[in-house]
Amino acid sequence: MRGEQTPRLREALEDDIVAGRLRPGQRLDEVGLADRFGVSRTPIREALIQLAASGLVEIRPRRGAFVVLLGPRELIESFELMAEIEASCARLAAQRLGPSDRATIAEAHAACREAVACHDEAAYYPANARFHAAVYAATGNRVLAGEALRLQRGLQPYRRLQLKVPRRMQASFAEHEAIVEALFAGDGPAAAERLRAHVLVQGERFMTLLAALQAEAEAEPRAG
Amino acid sequence: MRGEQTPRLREALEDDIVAGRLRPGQRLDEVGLADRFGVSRTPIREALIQLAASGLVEIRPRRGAFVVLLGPRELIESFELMAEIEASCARLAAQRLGPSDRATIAEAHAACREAVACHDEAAYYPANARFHAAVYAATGNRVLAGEALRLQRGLQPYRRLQLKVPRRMQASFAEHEAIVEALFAGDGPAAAERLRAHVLVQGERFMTLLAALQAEAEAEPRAG
DNA sequence: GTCAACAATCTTGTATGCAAGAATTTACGT
DNA sequence: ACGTAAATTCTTGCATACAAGATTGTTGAC
Repeated sequence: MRGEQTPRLREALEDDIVAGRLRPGQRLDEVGLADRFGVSRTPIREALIQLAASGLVEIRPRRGAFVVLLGPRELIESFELMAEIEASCARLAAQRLGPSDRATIAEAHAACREAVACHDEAAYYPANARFHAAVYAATGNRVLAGEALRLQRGLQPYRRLQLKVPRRMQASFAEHEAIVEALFAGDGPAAAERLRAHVLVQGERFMTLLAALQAEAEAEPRAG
Repeated sequence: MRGEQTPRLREALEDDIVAGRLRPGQRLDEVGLADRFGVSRTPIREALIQLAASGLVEIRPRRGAFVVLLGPRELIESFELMAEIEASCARLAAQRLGPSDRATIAEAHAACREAVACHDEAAYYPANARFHAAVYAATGNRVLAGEALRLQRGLQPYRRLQLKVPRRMQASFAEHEAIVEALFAGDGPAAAERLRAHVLVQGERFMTLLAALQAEAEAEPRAG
């Protein structure tokens, strides 16, 4: 039971943030978390520092830790970065794709198809993440794949909102299909361009949704 | 004097690692560092955690912290990631380049030219870093630029060896010239391809050097 | 002489204590 | 009644304390 607190806490907090149980902007009180997890402040602090480094938490000196709340500009920029990284992954994956990578991608893609057929957005969400992760892994570059995964996790709290956009799931799957086609044909440039567009359009649709939500919030303001 | 220890320590250790005063693979003893900096272990630990997150340090549970020593495979993969990120920066920068970005890039490029003219490798090193950073900034995407800077810092301990490759400085500057030309012409794809090649060739030449050094070390082994 | 097991030591991981800055509340003046 | 300032309270940042795993050295047996 010794020497395993900090990683456990980091994972627990990470799950809470990514799953939306801890909302962007929310303050993370050290003693509160320490009480809740039954540990002292020390491993909590260390977990928060790690989360801050991975971009999920922001630590303001002497003010405390907060779940990162990306502003509109940072969100656009983050999606653009994600689009560039994923485009690179697609290009390299198309060149290097091995049989087992093919299988993993095909499997994740099938899971997405299944979720679309069932109109099951709750299932599409993780299947989609797996599909993208399979493309990262297919680059054969673990450093690149790790970076892509880290960025994906950082954006997850925001992506979840975006699935509420009508018919987004179907559109997303259709884009996946085109991406898989280019990947399996070994067409790096096409795969890169399609994946870049896929991520960018996610960002754009998300921003549209965000703008609508903000307009709504300003029209009907209430204390939080 | 309060609330400033951890950032100070992080920067000091980061400088030591990047400048090569702390060698890759070296162990970082918490009490030793605490004594050296005149603080307790707590801020040292927090600084080490941050450095581990930024990729400069590796913390092995219950074993201690070590300056990261990238293996050949990880080095190749890291340079490939860097090449992809920089290529994206170049393409976006060529599209969005503002007058002040132009000036900053031209200035850094001139500093590189000066260093080449003087055969001053010690001056070329930071000027080169500034040149690349100027390209990142010219994307107008701060998230992307920040990521590129972080990766650049992580590879710096390894790059420094590489400048020992004969005539590398002149070759590097010639490549910069072609990159600037494409950037200032607004030719995104050309700028991206040239910068990608520029970084990849750095990685390849570095790997060649590394292989030579390792062969040397194995031929003439001695205790460390 | 070498290898293995045990003991002493060292180092990390976590808990706790304390001081200084931030936030909040209260009291006072206008 | 409202704004400002002082005081109280709360929270973080760092120091110190302690326990458990890792490392190292020693001793014993084969």
